[in-house]
Amino acid sequence: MAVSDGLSIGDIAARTGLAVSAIRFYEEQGLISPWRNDAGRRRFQRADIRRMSFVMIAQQFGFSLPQIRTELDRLPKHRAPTKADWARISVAFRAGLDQRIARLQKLRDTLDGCIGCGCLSLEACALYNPADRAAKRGTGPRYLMGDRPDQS
Amino acid sequence: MAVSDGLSIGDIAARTGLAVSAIRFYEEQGLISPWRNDAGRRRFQRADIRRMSFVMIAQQFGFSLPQIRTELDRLPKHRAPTKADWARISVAFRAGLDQRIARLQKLRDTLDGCIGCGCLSLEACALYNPADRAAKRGTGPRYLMGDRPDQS
DNA sequence: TCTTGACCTCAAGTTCACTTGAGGTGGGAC
DNA sequence: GTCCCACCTCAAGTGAACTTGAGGTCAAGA
Repeated sequence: MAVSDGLSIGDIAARTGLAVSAIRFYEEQGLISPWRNDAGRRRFQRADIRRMSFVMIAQQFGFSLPQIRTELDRLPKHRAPTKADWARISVAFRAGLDQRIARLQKLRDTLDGCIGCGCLSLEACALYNPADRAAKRGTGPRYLMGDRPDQS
Repeated sequence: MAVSDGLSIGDIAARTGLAVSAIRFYEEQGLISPWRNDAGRRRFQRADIRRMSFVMIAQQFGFSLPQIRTELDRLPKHRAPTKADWARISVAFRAGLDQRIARLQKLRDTLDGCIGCGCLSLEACALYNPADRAAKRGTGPRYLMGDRPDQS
C-alpha cells in the first residue's frame, strides 16, 4: 500500500494506544473524519494521530468531547493541518490550560489553609463559602475543574 | 432544637451547596455517617460540612468517590475531627495534589512543544509516544489525570 | 478451498455520580 | 382537622465516554 492510501484504524489504535472502538466513537462524535476506501474501510491521515493525541491530552485537563470538538473544528478537517494551523488554535487553548492549573493551585492552597486553620469560627472558613459552589442543576456527572457547558 | 441535636440534611445542603439527594448518596457511599434521631431523620455534625467540602475539592482534582472515601476513612467517623486529625491526612493528600498539578503542567508543556515543533519527523514527536497511554482495558468512563483504581 | 484476521454496522451494556419519581411519615401553622 | 413542608425509602432514569456482542464482508495465506 502506498502512503497516499492512508492508515487503517488498527494502525491508529496501535500508534495512539486508543481502542479501535474508541476511535470509531470519536468519529461518531465528529472529532475525526477519516475517508473510506473502496471496501468501505476507514482511512486516516498521519495527522490524525496528532489529533487523537490532542484529544487525549485535553481530556486529562477535564475538557469534554464536545468542548474538544469545538477546539478541533478550528483545524482543517480533510487536509493535514500546518504548523500555523496548530499554532493558531494553541493560543486560546493554552490560556485555558493555564487557567485550569491556576485554579487547582488555588484550590490546593484553600484546602491547605483550611486544614491548618482549626476553624473555631466555622462561618469564617473559606471552605464554607467556596468561590464556586458545585452546580446544583442538571443531571449526569459533574464537569471537573469548573468547566461546565452552562457557565451561568 | 439544641445544638447537640445536630444539623438536618437541609441545613447541610444549604451550607455546602450540595443537593439533598447528593448528600444521601454520599452517605450511601460511606463518605459521611450521620446518626438518626427518634423520627429516623439524619442528623449531622458541624464537622460534616467540612467533610463535604473536602469531597467537593478532591473531586475537582479528579479523585473518584472511592478514593476520597479512602482518604476520609483516616478521620474519625463519629467524633468531630481535630485539627491534628485533619493535618495528618493532609500530608499525603497534599502530595497527591502537587503531583496532579505537576503532571498537568508537564502535559501542557508537551502540548506546547509539540504544537510548535512542526513534526517533520513524526516518530520523534513526544505526542506519538506519550508517557502514559490511555488505559485500554475496562469499561466505563476513563478516570482523569491518570488516577485509576487499578494502577497496573 | 477454507480459514483467519481485520474490518464493518447497529444495538445494548457498563461505570460513575448523581437526579427524579412514586409513595409514605411526622410535626407545626392555620 | 387538615394542610404543608421537610424528611424518609427504594427503584429507575440520566449523561458522558466508551465497550461488548451479534452478525456480516472481504482479502490474503496455508
